[in-house]
Amino acid sequence: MGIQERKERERERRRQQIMVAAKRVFSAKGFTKSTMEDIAQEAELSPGTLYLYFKNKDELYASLSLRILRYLHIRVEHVKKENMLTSWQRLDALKKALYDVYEFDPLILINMFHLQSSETLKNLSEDLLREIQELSRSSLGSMAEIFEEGIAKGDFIDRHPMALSDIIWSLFSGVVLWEESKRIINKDKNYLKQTLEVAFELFTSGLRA
Amino acid sequence: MGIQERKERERERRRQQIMVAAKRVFSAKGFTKSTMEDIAQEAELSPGTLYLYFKNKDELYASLSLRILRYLHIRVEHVKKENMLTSWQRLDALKKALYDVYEFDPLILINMFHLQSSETLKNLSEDLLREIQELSRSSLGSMAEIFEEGIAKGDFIDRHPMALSDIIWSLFSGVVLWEESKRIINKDKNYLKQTLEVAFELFTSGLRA
Amino acid sequence: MGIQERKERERERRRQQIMVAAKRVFSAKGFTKSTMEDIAQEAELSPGTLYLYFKNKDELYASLSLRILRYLHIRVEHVKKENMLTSWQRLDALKKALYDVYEFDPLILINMFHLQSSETLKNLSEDLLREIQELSRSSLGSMAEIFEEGIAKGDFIDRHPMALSDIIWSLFSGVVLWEESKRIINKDKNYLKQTLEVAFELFTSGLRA
Amino acid sequence: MGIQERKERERERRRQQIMVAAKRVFSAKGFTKSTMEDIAQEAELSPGTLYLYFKNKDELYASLSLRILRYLHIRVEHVKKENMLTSWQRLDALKKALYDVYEFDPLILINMFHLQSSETLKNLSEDLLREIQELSRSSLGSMAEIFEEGIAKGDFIDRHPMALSDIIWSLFSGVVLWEESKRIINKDKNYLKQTLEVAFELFTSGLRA
DNA sequence: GATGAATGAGTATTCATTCAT
DNA sequence: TATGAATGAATACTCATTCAT
Repeated sequence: MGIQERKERERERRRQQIMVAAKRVFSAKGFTKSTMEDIAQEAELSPGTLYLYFKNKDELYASLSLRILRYLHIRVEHVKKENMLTSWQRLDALKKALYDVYEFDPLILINMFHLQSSETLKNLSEDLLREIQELSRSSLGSMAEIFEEGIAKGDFIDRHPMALSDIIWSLFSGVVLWEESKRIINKDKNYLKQTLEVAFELFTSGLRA
Repeated sequence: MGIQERKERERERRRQQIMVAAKRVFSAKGFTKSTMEDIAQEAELSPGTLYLYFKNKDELYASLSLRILRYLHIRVEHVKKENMLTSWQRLDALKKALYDVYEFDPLILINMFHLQSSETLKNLSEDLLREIQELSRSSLGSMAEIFEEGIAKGDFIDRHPMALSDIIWSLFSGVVLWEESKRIINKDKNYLKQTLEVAFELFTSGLRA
Repeated sequence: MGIQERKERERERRRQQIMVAAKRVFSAKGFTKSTMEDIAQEAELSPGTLYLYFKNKDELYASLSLRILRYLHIRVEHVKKENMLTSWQRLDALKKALYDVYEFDPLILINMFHLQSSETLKNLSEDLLREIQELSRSSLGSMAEIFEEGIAKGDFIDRHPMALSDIIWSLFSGVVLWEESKRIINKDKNYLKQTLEVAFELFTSGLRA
Repeated sequence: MGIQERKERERERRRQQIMVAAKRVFSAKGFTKSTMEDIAQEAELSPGTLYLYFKNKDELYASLSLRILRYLHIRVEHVKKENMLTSWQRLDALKKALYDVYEFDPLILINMFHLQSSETLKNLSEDLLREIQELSRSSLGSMAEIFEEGIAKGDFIDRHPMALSDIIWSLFSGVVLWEESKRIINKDKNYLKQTLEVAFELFTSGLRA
């Protein structure tokens, strides 16, 4: 391992250290109430150091979303490549993948919608923004392909495949957001798993040819 | 009409005037970027006056969510009371109601998820918080009843009726959020109506007994 | 006096109050070392209030230069209009005017050269910048006219009149800057008056036709 | 050459390398906007290294002024020693020397007035401050001697020789500062050379016995 | 000597909220 | 009631300087 590479690795470790702290703080307080000072303290670093690794608060925040998008991408790609499975098995695998994405980082998924604010987007670097767009585009695309192939094989009803991938993603996001929201506002128990189960069941039964 | 009542009416008119202005400003800039000064200007009032009608910024914001929740409540109650319709016709009416809620205030629906932040909730008065909780609980309850009756009549498959109302609401919210998000991030066209159509179709076909 | 006018007057009084404090602080510590907090304290106001009257630190600073430029302008215009005087008497009056400008605000003259920084200029509002440019252009122009008339009457040697006004101004500024600088660095006594006297004498004797 | 001396030489080379970089950066951005990081990058060194050669930013900055003061000193001393020249020829030589000083480092001359700030002076080491004071005192002294000898020979009118050297230096500085300032604020062309010419002509003609 | 990662004190600016009129 | 001037706490970000390697 060259000295260059060792340094790069060290740098990446620091980035992770900061992101882990940021995730904790953002999850606990939300974006606005979290200060860079808070995050620095959680990471046991000084505020200035954060800026050696992230351009600004928005970019640090967005990097967290990037993480989960990367995970989503990997999982979805993997499902897409499983040629040996039947269409229904793949749909099942997709469902499982989405659930794992949620478990990977339950709160960040909620926060990802912050990213929408055009004010926030302005503060992101070209590269970061492009990667975010690319990953979400690509993941959705792969989901769409899973449906397309199912339709081509005559396993699924054709209901405009592009929309199907959007719907499964929004169904998933919507249920997660809604259950979290109930949990916070009403202090209800969290029925997420159960609700997701029914939701997916409904969704898939509607596809049956 | 007594003098007391006239005053009360006048007061309510002012509240509405402020809320209309607030909605415009929040919709244009989002919660954080909107200042009380902005809203006062839009309402052609002074900043101080806003505080005669709303305890603080969070409460003014939450009042807007209350407005749409009230509208949702009225519409859903109305659907519930339509005893003459078949289960499928009522489901259709519910779908239409939800779409109207979206049109009533497209952006506020998105913003309603702000309310989740426990930091925000702390700043709300008891009464306001209770009404918000009551309205959402009640609206969901009514939706659930629609499904229950459909199941009782043997028109719908039983898939745990409480979850069904949650699912239709999260499906709806999820699609709206997701389409808005695509529109902002990727500058795509807005396929909301089309996607919603397919989503509801999938959802309902999964219910067919 | 209308209510509008009274308010305007009150506002102007506040601006002056802040400028007086700012002058004291900037003079004592220089631009960079002076904080808005310092100035607010000196003015017995809160930091936020400063921003109700001045867009930012640079603009507050520049406003001080504006003050002396206005005074310079008034004095020079007055000299220009004195038709009854001989060319030499007017030159004398000009010399006295410049000295009074110095006494009006000895330290700000030094600071005025800060204004040059293009970084500073970027932060100034259009109007302020224009007025500064206009006043300095106009004052120089009037000085030039004084020389032109002296040359036309055959009282002064023609040495390119535009440059003459520049020279008298730079001679004056240079002497002031240099004497202040000696005073600070060497803790010398201040020979300003004496040096200015000889400088003007040299300058004028070189003009004798 | 001993090993000690070689090291000393090497050390001096590094100092020069840093100063050249610093001059470039300060000239382009001004003192405040220039960062030690900028200068380090320009010098192709690390920030830490700068501190091995200069106590702090202020001292690095002051060292640049020292450089031009040394050059001024050499040039003026040389003029003083030219015994073969007439008083008027020496005055001419002095004029040329000053112009060369300007060309040696046009922008630093302007910045030299930063040095006045007593806050800056506090950060300088004893030695540096003393050398700066010594050089300026001595250069001015030599200029004064040139005038004294001219007066003694009956070539110049006696107008207090100490002040004469101050005046020629402030005339020069004032013109340079003023022309630069016009150039930046009004985006005028730069008439420096022409204005300097008239200024010196006026100055010297006032000396004619 | 040289490095450059880390520091953390320092500050301009914003804006929700108050309160004297 | 309504006003809007004044408040002052809060915070992202910078950068001169240090020090372990």
